[in-house]
Amino acid sequence: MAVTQRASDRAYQTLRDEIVEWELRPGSVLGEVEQSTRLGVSRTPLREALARLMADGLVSPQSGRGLVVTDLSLASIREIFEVRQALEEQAARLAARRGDTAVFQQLESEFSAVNELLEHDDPARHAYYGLVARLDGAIDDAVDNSYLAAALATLRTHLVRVRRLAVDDPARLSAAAAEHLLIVQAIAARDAELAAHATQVHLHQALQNIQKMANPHTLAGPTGPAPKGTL
Amino acid sequence: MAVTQRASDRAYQTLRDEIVEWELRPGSVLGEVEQSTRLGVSRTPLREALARLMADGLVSPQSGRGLVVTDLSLASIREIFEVRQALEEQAARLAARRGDTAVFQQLESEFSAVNELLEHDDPARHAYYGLVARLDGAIDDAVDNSYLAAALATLRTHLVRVRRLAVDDPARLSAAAAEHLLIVQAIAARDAELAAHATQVHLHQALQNIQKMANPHTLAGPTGPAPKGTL
DNA sequence: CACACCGGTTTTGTATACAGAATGTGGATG
DNA sequence: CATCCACATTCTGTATACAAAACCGGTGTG
Repeated sequence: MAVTQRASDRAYQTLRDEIVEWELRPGSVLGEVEQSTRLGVSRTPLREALARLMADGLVSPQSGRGLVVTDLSLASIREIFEVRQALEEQAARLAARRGDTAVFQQLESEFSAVNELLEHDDPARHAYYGLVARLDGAIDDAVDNSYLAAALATLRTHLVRVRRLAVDDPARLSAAAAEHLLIVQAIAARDAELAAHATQVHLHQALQNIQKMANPHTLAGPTGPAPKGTL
Repeated sequence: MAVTQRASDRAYQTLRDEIVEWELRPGSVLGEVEQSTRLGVSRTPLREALARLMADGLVSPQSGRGLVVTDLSLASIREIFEVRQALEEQAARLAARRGDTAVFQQLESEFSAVNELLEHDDPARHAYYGLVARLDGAIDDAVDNSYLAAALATLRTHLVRVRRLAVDDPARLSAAAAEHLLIVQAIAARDAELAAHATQVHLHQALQNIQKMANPHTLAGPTGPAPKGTL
């Protein structure tokens, strides 16, 4: 993998990570000079990074002056899932039609054995989420649609942010794995409609789980004087 | 409406319009100094404009150095329509559930009388496309989902670009108006499934028409030394 | 004759300096 | 005591200067 050379890329990735990892809370004001000195880059590449974050919808201009980290209310999570329903159903359907069967059969066997992955006491569940990411990548490859892939990519950024609110429920992870397994099986079997329906089921359950787990304390981002990211 | 003050916005809108209107053909190389001098702005705001165009997918980096206007092949149009199917079906469905009936009844009467609009010999069909744009806006308002609206907005940018390939077919415009009418009627009647199906029908017909009209000469953007936008 | 290397030139990436606009504060006045 | 205005500070937006990296010749060599 290519190391990131450009300072604007480094600033973008750092800020993006900090936002999705909730180190920069919603409502945090991102001043240009403040962040540029903190990240050790000039204002020019930092502005480029902020522009990309704005295009991603992770920050937004607040009352004329100043960019703030966008809020992530339960309502906005529902909005994200409405888009997700549309895009992932289409992606699953097209992947079932176009995908390389062997690839998804391989993933099928991995998802069948996913319970062993969940045994490990990895609090971040890197192995599991890595497998899910590989599935996403396989679907993207199979669909072979750059516009759909781009839309899904920005969506997934927001979903990582959401994930930090609903982690650590082993029962849900196990159920989600079973739902993923059905999706993969459907794609491997080239059953487009089943893949679409299984995706809808999975997204319904995922949203239900989030709404059940929703911690109002965590969700209500401090609009007031939030930690401004100053280490 | 607010006049565009920032130079980066003016540069962005100008370049975006020129790309969408095919004045900047696919494959055109956009050098920073060249475009900044042409548009009368400095390189800094121009780079911001180029970054936004890249986020829109209108330009893309070409072999390391230099940004070029992205190609718009028939294959990529099909890709756009695959995303459009997913997003507009969802939008129509949600608008039918949440929309203000009165708004769509008003649009319904306007689409009923659309043949009169098409009588006028406006080659650009401003009145008709203005009505369609108002329908899009009404759907966006009804859906009330910023993520979906953002995804549709970028998609519509590309669709304007596509439109320049398939215009000037009165029969198709009339048929499209009838399809739009059914969509509006379904939304006004709060029939979500009919709205979704009518949207699918409309998009199918629209893509069919484009593929029928597709002018290979126009579509095949010169990858070689294209007009570089120098007036 | 093909291929690789090397210098010049152009172009991008970054830093910084400057100007304009907006916000918040302090004081003065009703 | 509240409100309004003026000023100061700070921020964003823009321009420009500088450095580094990448292309394009040419030239030399195998």
